[in-house]
Amino acid sequence: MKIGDLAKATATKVETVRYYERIALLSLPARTSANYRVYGSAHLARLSLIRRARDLGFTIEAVRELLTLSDDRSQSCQAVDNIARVHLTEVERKIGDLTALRSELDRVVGVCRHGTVAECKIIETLAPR
Amino acid sequence: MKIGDLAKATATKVETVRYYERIALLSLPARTSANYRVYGSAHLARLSLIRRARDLGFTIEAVRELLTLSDDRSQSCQAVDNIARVHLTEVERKIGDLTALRSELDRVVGVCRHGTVAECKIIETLAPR
DNA sequence: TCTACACCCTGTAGTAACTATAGGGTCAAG
DNA sequence: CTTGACCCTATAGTTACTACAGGGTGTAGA
Repeated sequence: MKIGDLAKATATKVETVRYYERIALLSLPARTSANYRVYGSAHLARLSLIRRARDLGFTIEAVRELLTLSDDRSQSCQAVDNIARVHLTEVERKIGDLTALRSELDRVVGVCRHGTVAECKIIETLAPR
Repeated sequence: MKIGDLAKATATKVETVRYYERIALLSLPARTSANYRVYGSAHLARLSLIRRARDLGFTIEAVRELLTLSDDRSQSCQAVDNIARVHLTEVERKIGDLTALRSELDRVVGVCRHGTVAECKIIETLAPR
């Protein structure tokens, strides 16, 4: 398959596939005589895993670790689990932060009386205390 | 006050203050004979508002709008309220996304049996279906 | 007076993870 | 034979800073 097919099959942009190749997340594919990239099922599987992990919010470097681990099939699953757990903790922290933020924003939009900016409670709320 | 004092007073890095000046979020300050920046209370108030809005997750461009609006004190507060409401919606969407993500990650870390990677359920879960 | 040190300056490049553009080449259909 | 959809490389842009490199300034202590 050509790069466009691979991209479509994994809901990725063509530029992103080339980007992953550049940062060595995907290995160099074969080329046609016209210098077009040609991919097989191994590339498809690897890119699918990358995209799924990225969708789950893993960073590129975490994905790289995950791939390295999954390439050495005799390694302990513990390391994989650790990466996932660290990421989960991170996601939970972000949820906490955003929830606190939402309360503050709720308060901010709640005070608007739609007068002029001179008496705007939002600006006042944002301004230094 | 000098740039270091202003930075300290607003919990900002010196480089960030200069960055805000470069993107015209902060106006050009006076200079000493040695070419050091000198700030007054107006700069302090403005930077405080910028930092608070940034802490609340407003983008630089949203902050710029907020500042433009707050500079024209006869304008309607409605526009300010709109910016805050749009941002609140955005925050709520992010919380929703992250919460869904957490459920999936919970499921992922739950399946690990700590065997070898060859039988790693996490990698299987991430792999293409 | 010397000198160490913390501060200040400009300008540029680096970060994450892509995305977009310029300026070209290839291939199949009509 | 030309149109359009694809492919190629290389480079720059995005967001919001952060981090140098390579200098100058100001002050406190020996």
